[in-house]
Amino acid sequence: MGGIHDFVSVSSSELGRILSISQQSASKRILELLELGLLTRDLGARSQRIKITRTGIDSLMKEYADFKRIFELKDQLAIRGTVTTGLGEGQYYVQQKGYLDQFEKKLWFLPYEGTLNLRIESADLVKLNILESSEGILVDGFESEGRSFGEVRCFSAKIRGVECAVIMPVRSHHSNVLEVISKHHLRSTIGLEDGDLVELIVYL
Amino acid sequence: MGGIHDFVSVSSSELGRILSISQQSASKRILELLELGLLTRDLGARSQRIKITRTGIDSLMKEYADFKRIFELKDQLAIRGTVTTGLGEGQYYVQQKGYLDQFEKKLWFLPYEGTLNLRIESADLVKLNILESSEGILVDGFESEGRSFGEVRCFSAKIRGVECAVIMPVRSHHSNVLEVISKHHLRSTIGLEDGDLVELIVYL
DNA sequence: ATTACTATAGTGCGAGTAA
DNA sequence: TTTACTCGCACTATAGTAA
Repeated sequence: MGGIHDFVSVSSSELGRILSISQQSASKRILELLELGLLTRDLGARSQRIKITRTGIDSLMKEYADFKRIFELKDQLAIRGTVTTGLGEGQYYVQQKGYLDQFEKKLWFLPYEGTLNLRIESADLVKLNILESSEGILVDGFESEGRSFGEVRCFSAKIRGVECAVIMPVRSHHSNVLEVISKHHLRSTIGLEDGDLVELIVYL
Repeated sequence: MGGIHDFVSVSSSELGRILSISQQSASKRILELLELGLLTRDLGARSQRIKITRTGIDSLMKEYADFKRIFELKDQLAIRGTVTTGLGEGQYYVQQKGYLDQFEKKLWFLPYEGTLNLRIESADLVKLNILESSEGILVDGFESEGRSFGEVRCFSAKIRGVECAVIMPVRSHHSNVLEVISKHHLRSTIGLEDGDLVELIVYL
């Protein structure tokens, strides 16, 4: 109704009719959203004016981003790289509960213990920039045991037909190595060894 | 999870974890959506595969279209026309309950009894094509008293700062007359008479 | 007219469990 | 392992009503 841009006059009974709920429920919903900090209100004697807060808009935009991903992202990118052994650091990060919970809800799978590192061919390095400038699926950072774990950007992907995901820290130096996680142990499932050249299909 | 494109394997407990509800509730939700015809399922002995139906996708797209309208459409179109008296037919259509209910939920107001007809200047006729090729806010058709009332496309608009909406039948001959509805009686509220030239701001 | 409290009716969730 | 039933409990919605 324009509540994103400015205060809008809506009585609770009006809102109830629009939402097909009672005046009482509409009133309560408004109070709940005020409580959560998603709405602000300018409550007059005979009318109220309501506006969505920045937090509220952010919350709506998050949902909008999901819809967008579902309906509009048909673009896929083929990136070629060779299997390498990393420092084993990826594994430590990826298995943090703070990330795991989000992986399950946003990527729809829990990653196998380790990560697969792919050293990207120089010809395809430019495609990494495309990934970095795409929104992807954002996994929030968190604090744990006094350390802080940063925000991570993910992309659904496939390697030789097997579902997986590329994960890249949102704030970090550029690298020519991509980290891939999957529900399966990719090295054994599709028989990969260091030095193998594979093509990764990334869904933007 | 890809259920728009094809069948996807998801157990009810998996779905429960992803949605932060129990296995039982997830199972129930799936059954409800099947009942409503929004999902199809391929139920095997040890696994089920789920896909969203055409109706389900349509339903999601409707919500997506709303989000799109909220966040992306800042385009507005100024169309100039002169106030004319129509056949009074618009009034009959606009006051049909089948339309009224939808106006309240989609345009957020109930129209005043009549409609205001604007004969569009020939210089602005091309802008009507823009409207016709824009999605707008779709109001479904319905049957009533043995007659059928067609689908109608609406656009939020303003005349001299007063909120209103343009309504145009989705399937009809081209016309150089636009019908405008508003919560207020526009002729008296902003003092309009036949022959007056007004500028209508239409929000795409 | 408003908004919103209280008490109650109604709906949804999930533990326990069967198939 | 699955899916999904029953049933008690908790949460949500609203009728009645006050301010």
